[in-house]
Amino acid sequence: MISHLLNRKLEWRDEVSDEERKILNDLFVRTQDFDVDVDIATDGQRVTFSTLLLEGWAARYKTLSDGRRQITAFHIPGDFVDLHSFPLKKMDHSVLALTKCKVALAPHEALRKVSETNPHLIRLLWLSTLIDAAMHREWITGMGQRSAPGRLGHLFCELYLRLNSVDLASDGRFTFPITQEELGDALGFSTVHINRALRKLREMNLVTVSNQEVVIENWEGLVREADFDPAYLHLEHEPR
Amino acid sequence: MISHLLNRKLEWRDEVSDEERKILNDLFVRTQDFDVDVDIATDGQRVTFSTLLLEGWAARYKTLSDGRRQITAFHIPGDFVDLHSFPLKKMDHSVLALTKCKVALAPHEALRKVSETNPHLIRLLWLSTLIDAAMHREWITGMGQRSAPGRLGHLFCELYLRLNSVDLASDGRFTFPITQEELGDALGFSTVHINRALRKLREMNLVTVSNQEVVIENWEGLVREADFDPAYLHLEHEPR
DNA sequence: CGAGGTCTTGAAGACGATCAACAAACGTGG
DNA sequence: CCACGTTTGTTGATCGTCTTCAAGACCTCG
Repeated sequence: MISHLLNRKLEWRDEVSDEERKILNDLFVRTQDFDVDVDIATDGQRVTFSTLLLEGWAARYKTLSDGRRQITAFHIPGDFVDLHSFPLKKMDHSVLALTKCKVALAPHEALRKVSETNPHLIRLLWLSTLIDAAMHREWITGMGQRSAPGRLGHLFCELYLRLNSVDLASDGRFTFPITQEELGDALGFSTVHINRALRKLREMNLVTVSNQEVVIENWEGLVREADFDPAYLHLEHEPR
Repeated sequence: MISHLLNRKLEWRDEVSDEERKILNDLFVRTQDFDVDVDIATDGQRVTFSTLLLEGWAARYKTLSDGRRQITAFHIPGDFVDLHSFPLKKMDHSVLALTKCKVALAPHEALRKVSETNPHLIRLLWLSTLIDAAMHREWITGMGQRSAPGRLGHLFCELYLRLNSVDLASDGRFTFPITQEELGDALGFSTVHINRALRKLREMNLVTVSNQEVVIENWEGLVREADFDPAYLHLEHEPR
């Protein structure tokens, strides 16, 4: 089942029936592979498919007219990276493969059919775009109020829970194929400053990042330092 | 018709039939008034109604454990300020009345019924939450990359188009009942710095803010300074 | 008219950017 | 499988943006 990780994500938030699982899986007509540093979707593009990330890491980003870019989200396997393009029709930002990626494609036409026949499932998909928005709000809060180590720490807390919820992290560790430049573009800092903030987190014995791996040494301490409250991830089982 | 401004907003993006207009209007069971500085909805709250702003300005905000707050969105009449609470169930941030506000309440139960009977309408409501998310991404981009005058300028451009789309702004002017402290909490600056950035915009003959009114003196210049591209507002008529 | 909130400006200092140089890791072809 | 070039990471020094603290002006509304 191709949509296994997506099911996993939705099941954290509500009951998903066998029939719904099947409908979800049948949404995807084919898979596609992307190399590192290739756009999975591009700003301004009119799209007719939405993309589920199966393997690899991706990022949403916007480019300013002078070429600087801002990463607005990191995506991991199981994320429906441009589900929002189904109602929006046109991309208002790009999605980039940060590593080699494998994705599955769901035609908007098929999504429209689901919206006409399975209201509960469409509410769950709506929900998943709303959780993306909640992560955006948390991101804004971090950029407005948190220091560099706080922002990094918060990101690591969030990624740990998200990866853990699809069985891609445990014991406070996960692989992290993101460069310091990409971290800088995401959190609004220069690479130099990211480097120094990472050192600070290491010196505080909270997190160590090396060899493409994050090790959270002290979860409680990191949560305190980053002022992390997981409520916004809505990892709660509820009838939706 | 209570939902007149909401209709107006949706009609910018797609056809809305008379029947849909009626269904939309019937969603709302009653109105409610809020005084300045009162929460319309509160973080952590389990809600069973969603709130349409009819009159006044509101803001979404998150509070950190040390009391600092970050405003993540400004809301104007016609905005469905916590439609997202329908699938989310629980608020992950608060909504504050920045002026006296009048709102209309839509029970989640009624929204659920619409989702079962009118897929097109629910796609339009989904769309409106996705545009909120698009504004969040633009906000993140500003906080990561734009200077203080750029961020302010971008906000004024966005608000002008949004207000204009519900007939609350024209000729480059609109009433703006927001204090510099609130602007600071929104854009991630101190009030002192907001004040200086506003002066700079005035000295550049781009925008003047006084007496609770914004006057955009030079739209083209402001768009250039703020690197504003309205695509993310999706003010385009499309079958959704 | 008076009091509290809001705006404005100055001065000092912290945080983060930029520039620069070098070290380490990675990957690609010979 | 090693050599070499490129990308990524690390550290220091200098500079600019934004914060904080402080004080006074303005304005609004009971």
